[in-house]
Amino acid sequence: MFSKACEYGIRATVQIALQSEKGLRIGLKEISNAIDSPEPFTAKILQQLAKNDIIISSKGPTGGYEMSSNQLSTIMLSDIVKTLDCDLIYTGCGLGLATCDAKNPCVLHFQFDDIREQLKKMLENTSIQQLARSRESGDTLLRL
Amino acid sequence: MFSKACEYGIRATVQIALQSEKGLRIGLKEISNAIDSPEPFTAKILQQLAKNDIIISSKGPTGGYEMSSNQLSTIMLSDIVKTLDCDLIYTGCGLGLATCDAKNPCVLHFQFDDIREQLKKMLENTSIQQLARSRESGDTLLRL
DNA sequence: TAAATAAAGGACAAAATTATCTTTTATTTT
DNA sequence: AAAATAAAAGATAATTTTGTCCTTTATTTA
Repeated sequence: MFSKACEYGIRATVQIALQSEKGLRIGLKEISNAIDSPEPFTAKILQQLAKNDIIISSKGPTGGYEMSSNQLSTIMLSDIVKTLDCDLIYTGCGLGLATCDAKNPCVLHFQFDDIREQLKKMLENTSIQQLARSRESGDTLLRL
Repeated sequence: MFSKACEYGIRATVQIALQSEKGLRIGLKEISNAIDSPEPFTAKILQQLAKNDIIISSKGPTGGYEMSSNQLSTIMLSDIVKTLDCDLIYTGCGLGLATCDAKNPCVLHFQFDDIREQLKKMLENTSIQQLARSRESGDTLLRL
């Protein structure tokens, strides 16, 4: 459903949020290890997230990535999806038609409408912080 | 969400169903024109569908593609999805983890469960025939 | 039986995605 | 100011997906 970049991006952001809640920064190596992703590719993805103000990056010997408390409390899954993929996954036509709406519906339009709406709601209402907390409590995982 | 191959495959199958309900076969050229897809690629996709008994193909001057009445009444969207993509879209982990289930859930597992279940239900319960009929009635489209 | 037709099959190309590697830039520490 | 560190940026490579082209096979028709 999501691109590999987006999957890694979500997982990395949750890992960064985990550390940020403890007041710590976390570097690339540790992130990619924690989420089991290729380092250089993950670096690219994190650059995009930083550029779009989803995370904060710092260079230098005490550098790394973190999230501000404002970011922690406001960033939703949809923010990451929009940055790394695009929102077509929950706004676009299930059959790839460029123009598909209630006025000109594709054959799958009505079947997909509900699912798309639910996906949209989930993405827009699931915060990185709550995902970090479920990870923190040990209830969920970021890697195998 | 679906691959281009799967999108074309669904649209093509609906178009074939439309013709089959009128007792007609339809050739590749007409199909790809009706759904606005690249002919040679569509041919490849139709080959796969025929190989998996979703449609029937015939060579020769009166050849083309069709669906039997049994196929018309039994083929579901999920059959096409399973053939052309795989069912990971509604059985797999939202974050791409190879092992993610209720025992070892990823951070997104519980958010996705409902959506995945709905998607599964929709795909397994939407028949090609009903999609063809909504197209026939002019309520929906297969192309722009 | 030959010709025509349309699908099947295989090879190849282009584009996109995933991933790797190298260099540059910014920051801290000594 | 130099050295070390870590991110940013850019280039390149590998893989996958999408798409194109050519040949072969199977069937019908005259």
